[in-house]
Parts: sequence; C-alpha cells; structure tokens
Amino acid sequence: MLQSKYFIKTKKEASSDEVSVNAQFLTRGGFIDKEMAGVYSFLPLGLRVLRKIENIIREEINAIGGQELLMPALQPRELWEETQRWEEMDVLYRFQDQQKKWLALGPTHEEVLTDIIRKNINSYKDLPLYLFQIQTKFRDELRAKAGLLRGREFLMKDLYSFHESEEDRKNYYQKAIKAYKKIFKRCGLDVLVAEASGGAFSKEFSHEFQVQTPSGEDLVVFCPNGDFSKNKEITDLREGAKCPNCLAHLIDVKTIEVGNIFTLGTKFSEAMGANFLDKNGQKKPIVMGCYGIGISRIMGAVAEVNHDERGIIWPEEIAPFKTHLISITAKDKKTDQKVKNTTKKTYKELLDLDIEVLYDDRTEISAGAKFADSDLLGIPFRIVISEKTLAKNSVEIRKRGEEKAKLVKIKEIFRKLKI
RNA sequence: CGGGGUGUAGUGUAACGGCUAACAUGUCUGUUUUGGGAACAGAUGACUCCGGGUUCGAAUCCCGGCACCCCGACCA
Repeated sequence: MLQSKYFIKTKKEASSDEVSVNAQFLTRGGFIDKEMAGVYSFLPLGLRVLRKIENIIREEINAIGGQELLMPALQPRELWEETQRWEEMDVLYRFQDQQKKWLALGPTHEEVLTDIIRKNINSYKDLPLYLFQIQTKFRDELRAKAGLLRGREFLMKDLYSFHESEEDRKNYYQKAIKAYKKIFKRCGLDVLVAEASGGAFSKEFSHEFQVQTPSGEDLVVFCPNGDFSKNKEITDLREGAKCPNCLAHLIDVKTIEVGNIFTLGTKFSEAMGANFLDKNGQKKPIVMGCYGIGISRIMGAVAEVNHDERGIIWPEEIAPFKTHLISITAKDKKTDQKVKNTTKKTYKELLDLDIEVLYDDRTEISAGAKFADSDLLGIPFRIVISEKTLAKNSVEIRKRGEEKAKLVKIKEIFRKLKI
C-alpha cells in the first residue's frame, strides 16, 4: 500500500476531550474517528486491525465447531417481551417505526437465535449445535467512556451453543475456554480467566477473560500461582488474603473484560418454547450456553496495554501491516534516484512474498516526520532505506518497541520477515 | 441516573465587559530542505455550541437547553 494514496491522516495532538490512551492514539493515528459519545467510525487503517481480530476469532470458533450466521440488529418488541427483557433491560434501545410499532436495536441475540432454533430444531439428532455471529451491538449506556472500551455501538462476536444435556453443555464450556485463551493470545493479550457472577441467567458462575491494566474498570483478585481468580463482585477476598487453594497471597488488579462466557441452561428455551425430542421421544427444553467477545474492545485494550509514549505497538497478528517501508530523500539527485529505485524494488519483493507492507513514499515529508508517524502507527517492523544504508549496501530494520535498529543486507530482510 | 468540569478556525491554546476575535499547528501556492515532527514568503480557515436575558456595548456576566469529558452508580 502506498502511503501517499492511503487514507491515513495522522495528528500531532490529540483532541482534548479524549483522555483515554486508546482513544488518543487510535484517533491520532487515523485508525478511528469519533462521531459521538461511544460511537466511532473505523477508518481504513483501523478496519484492517478490526478485521484481523475478527478473523482470528472466526478461525478459532470454527475450530470448535462454530457455524457463522448473521442475525438482524433490528428486532421486534414481541420477541423481547417473551423473556421479560423488554422492560428489564435498561440498555435496550427502543424506538417506534413509522407505523408506531416498537422495535429494538439488538444489544445481544439470545431472543432472535432462540426463535430461529425453536422454528428449526426438534430432534436430539440436530444437537449439539454451535452458532455464532460477528455483528454490531447497540447498548444505551448512560456513560459511554474510554474510547473503544465502552461504546454504545460496538463490534462483538457472540456464540451460542445448544445441547441435549447439561453435561454436554459443560464439556463445551471447557472447550470454549480453551479456544478463548488461544484467541486472546493470538491478539497479543495476556488474560486472566476470572470467575464472575452468572448474572440474570444462572446461579452458576460465568467466566470473564480479563486483561490487566491500570486503566481497567473491573477489579479481579487472583493468585500468582494461577489457581484462584475471581471478579471482586463475587468475593470478599482482597489483596494480601490467602489463596484458599495454595495459601499464597492474593493480588488485586484492575482489568478490562474482553470476553465472557455464560451458562444459560434452559432459561431462554423454556421462556420461548425451544424444545427437542430425546431418544425416548420425551420433549425437553434445549440446554444453552453463550459466549461473547468484544472485538472493538480488544482493539482498544491492546492499545491500552501495548504502547509507549510515541504510539501503539501492535502485536504482529493484528497489526494493520507487518512492515512499514520508509525511504528517505537524499540530497544528490542520482543518489536519491538510487534510494527510490531500491525502495520500490524492495516494496515489490515484499508484495510478491505476501508480506503486508505500507510504503511511505511521500516525498515532501521530512525524515523526522516519517519516523514520528511510523512510531505512532505502531507497525511491527520498520524498514528504512536511505543514502546512509545504501552506502553499506544495506537497509535498516527496527522492531517497533525496540530502541536499536539493525543494518542488514537487503536480501536478509525477506528471510527475517518470513518468520 | 447523581456529582464535577469544559464548550472559541480541522487540531491545540489566547483574548480586562470595549478596536477588524489573536497565536501555534494543519491545509493550499511557491522557493529551499530531508536520519527524529525543517526554513522563509504568501494564502486559507470561527454565525466564539444553541436560545433567551443584563448592558450604550457580551466570547467574556446571568438564566435555560444541548454536546463532550471525568468520578460514582449501572454493566446480557
């Protein structure tokens, strides 16, 4: 991608009404654009990141049997009344259409999917079944805040599982935990898997996937040995208390919740009449589970956790590009032509090797400005080609986040980047 | 929803109740420059959030609204 043609407008200064780190860097880097409180556009650069996160999730959920579908955001009031949530859910966007019919904008999709299931599933032979979607959710938060961390409109992956028995559901729950761990690892996030309240759904605990960071809004108490981890809302234990399992001292940390998995049991299937016939011809409610991941929130969380004073440091798998190729103009025209030619050639070779590259081909921008932009964008590898490097028949490669750059032979970089 | 704060060119800031609302940055045109946000010259860009009021006179004071941010509550 040629940077001169690409829609990236970086900003030197952050807007004063955004305080959170993720909003500041994502806005300054031209990843997102704020439309109103808790509502953002994803600009081309930011969308690349979002899509990468999406694809990681898609791959891992497919790997545990998930089948992707897409449900409507626009939903009828009647469906929500079946589960009492039309009145109960405070964050539900409700509005009337031209014919004065009440509609909702989906904050979650248990109702819609349970409706689909009751219309289509009747037999134990169709179970288990795992359906998921990646879709924009709408929640009327009284206080949207912290950039992408708590929006009123945000991208989420929601997976729902349907089972014959509670036992089968529990097995799948464990599978989901494993898949989730993989997903977050690939996104470059270390997560704590914390027990939390089952909410309105269940007396059983749910599990939250929590990223540690001082800017988090949740509080998790955990054991450094890894055998205790709970959201503070369900425990009285605090920092310094002894771990009930190993007696080590517990630690309090602030966290951002990036995923949460719930036991639904038969709450929705009973309320909405989603039943199946078992082997003995007995009619039973379908046993359900649900599993969410905040995709846009992951993007924000990564920025919160992974940055320095100059900008974001994207983990490789979700970076908008793998390499940032920069050429620096030389004084002498002939030399400059040589620098440009070498850079162009390198650019083509990277493209041929399917290595995603953003080529800063802008000519009227100073070297310093290019470097500053590069640090702000946070692309994992920066390759600089200039008069200096060519004199040594080399190019410079630097990993974002590391201070020192290395001079390597041009051919070397392809080998290095292939890893 | 309770509490607090802030609204002035795209962005960041300034302006005693009183001249044509200033400076920086960005953007555009030229010249020059290119290893850490270069220099000069010129240009562009604001119904000072909206509505009312006080006043000879309001960006500035008062009232109402709206928007945004922060703390708390809330968070399938």
